[in-house]
Amino acid sequence: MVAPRLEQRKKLLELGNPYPARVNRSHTVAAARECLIEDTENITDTKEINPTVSIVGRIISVRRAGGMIFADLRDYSGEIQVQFRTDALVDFDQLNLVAPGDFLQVRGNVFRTRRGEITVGCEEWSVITKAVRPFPSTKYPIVDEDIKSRQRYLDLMANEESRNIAITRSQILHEIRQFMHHRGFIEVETSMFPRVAGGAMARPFTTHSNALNRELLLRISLELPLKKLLVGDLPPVFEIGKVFRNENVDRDHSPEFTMLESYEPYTDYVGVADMVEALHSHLVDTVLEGSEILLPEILHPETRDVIKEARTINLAPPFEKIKYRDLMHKYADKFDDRNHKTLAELIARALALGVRVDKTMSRGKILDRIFSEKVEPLLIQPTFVMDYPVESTPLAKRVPNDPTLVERFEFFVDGREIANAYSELNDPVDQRSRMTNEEDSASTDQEIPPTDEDFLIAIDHGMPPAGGIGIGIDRLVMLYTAASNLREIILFPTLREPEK
RNA sequence: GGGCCUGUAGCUCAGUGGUAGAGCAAUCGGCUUUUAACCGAUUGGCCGUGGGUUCGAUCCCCACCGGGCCCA
Repeated sequence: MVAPRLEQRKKLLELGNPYPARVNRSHTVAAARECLIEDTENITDTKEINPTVSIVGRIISVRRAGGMIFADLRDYSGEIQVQFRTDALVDFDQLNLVAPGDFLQVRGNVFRTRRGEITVGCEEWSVITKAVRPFPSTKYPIVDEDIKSRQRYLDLMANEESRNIAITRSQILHEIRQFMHHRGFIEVETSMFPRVAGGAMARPFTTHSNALNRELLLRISLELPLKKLLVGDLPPVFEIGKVFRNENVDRDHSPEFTMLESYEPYTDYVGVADMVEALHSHLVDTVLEGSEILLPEILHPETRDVIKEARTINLAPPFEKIKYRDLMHKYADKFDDRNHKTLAELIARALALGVRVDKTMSRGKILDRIFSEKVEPLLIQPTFVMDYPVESTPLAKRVPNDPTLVERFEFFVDGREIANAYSELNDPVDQRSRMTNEEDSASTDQEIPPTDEDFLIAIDHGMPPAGGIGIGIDRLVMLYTAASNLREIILFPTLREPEK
């Protein structure tokens, strides 16, 4: 804390309460700006032209001009200038106890200064919150990524852009919920502590319950409990919630992230793709102005080389649909998974392509690695990649005329996976076989979840044909806000322990 | 996990093998229409930590600890 500010706080306490529980506000700052009458032709009463308002907000800058002080006051609706005059205020000298960062309540009339700035001429003021640490400079804003992420409030205080990202994220979540409810889905919440961390390939976090006296796992996906709800004959369901994956942290990966998953009975993955298009159409209409997003080029900080060129993404559907095997053939040196029957052959081929893999990896994971490195970065415009090899997932139905493929699509934009969808497998016998086979063939791979017997029993009772999808909300927000790092759109990212 | 960069005042950044610099912020003073206000003064630093080379290290070398970026 800063000694002079603590001294100011002390003096303010002697004069009154600088932390009142209630304030008197007649207008938000934005509303105060609007109530100035601009067309004064037929009005003679200055009270009507210059209405009196009572506003509250944080002082973000101060300019002294002799017996007069101009300050900018900001609330969540906007900013407005306030004028304090020594000849109008008996307590003018007490303004020495006020500094940028403090919150004030100001009553006065709205007018325009000679320079044309809409201003509240203060008649009465009081401190409603005294800050004892400094307000960050807006002239030389904090650029230290560490401070920006760990003390997000300073970043938000100083940078309007950061505030806008937080607001846009909320809008996106709101519009997604509107869209899903409108489509007949109900929102549910399932447990963060599954018996088995399944539904995806990733290592889970563990924690401990004292009451139950056992280790708990944190979920890595929402898929299995939501499918159990379809067995329970609920209407179409969706859940928006955090999932946790104990893996690397980089610009596209966070150990905790927000997923939307939805499961709709009586449709398939094509129906789900239609829904993805409709969702983007809705988001484009409600969140964006126009359907195009300009993503800025990314430069290497030292060499100034262009790592990624500036690109314009068009989010207006329809989006292209391309088959998985066609893409692999085209971009991974005519790769075809059917030509590599054994794991050893597949590993050899991956290494020949320059993709790092090892013997502990399952077949599905190696295929995923090759695709990730050779194809994904090239999928800039919104693209559905259709029909994956059956090894890629145990949870999707096989393509009717080709049992080596499953009805799965992933949705890519700007080289990033945004969504993953299946025609959900509901044959209990095939499901059991696919889950247990996967476990057997690669028992050394720590990312393969153990068999979830509860889930298999549920499917035995009959799950209706359904289309399901998981959408990475953080990556979606990155896209719609043109952010280049997950940390920009996650308010409190998980970081290393700070130095003491 | 590997490579490159980086750590200097509250913030943003300069700088040099020989007593440490600017702008902003802060403090004091001036100014009654300012708005990145302005003018004058003052304050502020274990130059990330530990070791080494040297008469002397913030600077050169090594290790460690933060942070960033790229690759895996």
